[in-house]
Amino acid sequence: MQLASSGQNVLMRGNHGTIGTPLPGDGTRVRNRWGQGERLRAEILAAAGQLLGELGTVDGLTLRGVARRAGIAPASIYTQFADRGALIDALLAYEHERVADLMRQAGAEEDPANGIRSQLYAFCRYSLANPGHYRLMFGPDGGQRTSMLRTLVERLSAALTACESEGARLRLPADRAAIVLLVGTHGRVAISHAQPEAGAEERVLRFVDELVGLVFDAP
Amino acid sequence: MQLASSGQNVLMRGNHGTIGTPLPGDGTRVRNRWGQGERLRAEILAAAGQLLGELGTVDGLTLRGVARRAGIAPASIYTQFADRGALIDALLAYEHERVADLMRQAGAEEDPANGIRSQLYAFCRYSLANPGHYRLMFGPDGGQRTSMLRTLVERLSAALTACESEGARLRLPADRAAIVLLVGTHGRVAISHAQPEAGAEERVLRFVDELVGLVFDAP
DNA sequence: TGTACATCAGTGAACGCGCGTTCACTGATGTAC
DNA sequence: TGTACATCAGTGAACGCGCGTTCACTGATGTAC
Repeated sequence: MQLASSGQNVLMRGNHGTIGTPLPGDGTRVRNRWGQGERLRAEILAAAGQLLGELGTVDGLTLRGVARRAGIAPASIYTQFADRGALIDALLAYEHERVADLMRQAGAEEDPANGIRSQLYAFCRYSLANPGHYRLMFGPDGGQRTSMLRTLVERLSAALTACESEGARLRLPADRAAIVLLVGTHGRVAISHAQPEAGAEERVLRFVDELVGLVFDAP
Repeated sequence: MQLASSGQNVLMRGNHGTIGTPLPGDGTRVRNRWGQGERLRAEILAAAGQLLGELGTVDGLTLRGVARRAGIAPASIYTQFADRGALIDALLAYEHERVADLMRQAGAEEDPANGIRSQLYAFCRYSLANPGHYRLMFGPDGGQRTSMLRTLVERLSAALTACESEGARLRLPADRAAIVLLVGTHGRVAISHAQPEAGAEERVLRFVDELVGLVFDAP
């Protein structure tokens, strides 16, 4: 696809004339030591992650672009990944792990009621900071094989049940409330991605507060 | 971009070997009459709309594919549109109009309280039936110039205020309630797109019911 | 210690592809006289 | 009525591009003896 003057061109998403321009500071790469060839794998994934963050979409994430960013030859990617699909799958798996960890940490250190808000906050912060990764996971065709969102819903549902057993009252069954919370948050984040806004984080977190307030019975 | 064996290939979204295969029944096209050249414009938009529906994303919607589907030469598109971007903009404008009309119709024929549910239902039905168009409008970079969603929120907010003046009680200010409703619905639809499910419409409408129930004070 | 060889990390150049876009054109349909 | 010409709808072939992928290779680092 050509880099034409069309504002809608697939490849013009970022603000870069050429995709995968080496970052300043990248001089000439030093080849890895004997037996450490798989280090290249991590370097490639890191480069792909950077580019995905800049592009905002997995379309337009090209092997040649990743190679440029990593400072290697396009052919070198094939020493670590079978093809483009395998690289993207690896990226997906890595980010899955990361967001689940962030939410786990956020939810662990508080009492159940605050834990819910904290988990949702963590989810929002990750999503706002990483639109490309977020869409890869939850966007169209992204999570088709891993039911990531289902896992998150189940964990949140358990946390809500814990709240109930501590005396809080919900206006929906715990599992439905969990869906409302996550789906609503997901929608808010998606909108913020679609139409970038000033003070996005603050606004999104406020929305989450309102959502949580709706789900619990008023004091 | 090559049609390779990668499952993640940008161009492999649909179930078509080649994008824009002429639909069965498309024989040889008859050229428009004198003075009716702009008819081609509608044919091109129709073909683009079909393809967008099948592909689910605007990436991969190529001029060559549209030309194939419309049964014309790629160069002919340039008699009606300046470039690919202009074609996509025209598609966007057309669908904007369409979804707004659907919601207007749905909301008009009932009392305010039911009108809200009906508007949201209409929004859901359109969105579920047209994922590609929906994403073009509300997805990343889609509505960057037109604040479509804002318009919808304002209209819904007005309807909610009407409900209040008829005695209904909201648990949030009308404008915030409108946001919760539309954003939540948006999120639910996006998830249904990401992970197609059996009985999607029924589930999504149920979610909308719950959302509406949360926003109004219990009877 | 030296030397022949194996193994490793990574590459340069080429392939065929579909893309957006351009440009000189074709042939049918209208108008002037 | 006929004929020359203008205007219209639409095209065929070519352009240069970036892409994913392949394949024979290079040169550094290790091992065997």
